Amino acid sequence: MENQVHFNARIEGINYDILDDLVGYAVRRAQLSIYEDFAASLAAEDITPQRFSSLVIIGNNPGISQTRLAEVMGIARSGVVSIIDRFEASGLVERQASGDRRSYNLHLTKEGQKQLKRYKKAVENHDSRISSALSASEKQQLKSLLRKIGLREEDR
Amino acid sequence: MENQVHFNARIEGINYDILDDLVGYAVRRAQLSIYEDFAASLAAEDITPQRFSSLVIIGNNPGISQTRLAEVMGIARSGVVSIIDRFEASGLVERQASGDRRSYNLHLTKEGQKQLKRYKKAVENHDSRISSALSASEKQQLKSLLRKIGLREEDR
DNA sequence: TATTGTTATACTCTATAACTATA
DNA sequence: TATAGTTATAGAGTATAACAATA
Repeated sequence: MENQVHFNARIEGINYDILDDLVGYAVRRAQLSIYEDFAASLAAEDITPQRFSSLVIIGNNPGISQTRLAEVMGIARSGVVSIIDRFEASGLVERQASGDRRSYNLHLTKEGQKQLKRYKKAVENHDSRISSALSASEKQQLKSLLRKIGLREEDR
Repeated sequence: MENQVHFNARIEGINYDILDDLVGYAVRRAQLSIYEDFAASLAAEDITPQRFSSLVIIGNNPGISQTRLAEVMGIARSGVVSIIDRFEASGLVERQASGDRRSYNLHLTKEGQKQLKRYKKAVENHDSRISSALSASEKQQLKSLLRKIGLREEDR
């Protein structure tokens, strides 16, 4: 057996130089430790941040098409195919016929709604845990600052 | 030709439900748009956030071993091998003999130092661009809040 | 002609585990 | 026995491009 891989934001005795000044690196670091906790928290479930987001989007935007979902997730349409194939196989999502016979309307099944409820609780717990060093107002502030990232002139 | 994949943080008319409340999702979103800008900014160079970080760490911690670098980066030792192989092939990093003949001391070459300087400028520009909607103090605040993420009781 | 979903394919990243040489 | 680096291998995730059916 080999040693486990684990991301530790800060290693004693290492000079991080410019990395400490970069907003991008701080975000990346945070993201890695969040992902690690997410994976550990939901190891028992067949879910990832990506798949969880898809399920939430489908659940709250019933009838959405695969192309639109791809656009929301920022991934290629081909990627959505495998995500939905998987959900369909596990009975969480249905491809329903739409007026346009080229496309499907995506819907959660009863089982999908039930599972999503469970996942949401687990994800909420995970999110509280990783942000437990922040007060409610700090969390709000953090989210608001993060939303300003990547905004271009014309978006402000 | 197909349509380009692009992550748009917020799509008109979509209900994001719980995703809007999660700190983790906000971080993920920000990370995606940062990564996209990084890739676009440094497309001409053979560099990624991961490789850039490695170079900075080696440059500022000369003589570091591959195992230690793996630990700092939070990746497997096998991953470091290919990163260093690549840098060695392009003449940016050298594996130097250490006292312990099982391990190497990693160093930047002259060329590596020169390139790192260039990369740093490009990355600084990129970082300013993605955070240009934030004031200096907001940037500082954001970094400070991000550093609190994932902290456990005993680390505070 | 353009669009939707699909498939084929390939590339990157990363992990695990076994190996070797050294300690 | 343990450690550093290496190799082989495999699994995600994602992209591009071409295709069939439909608009």
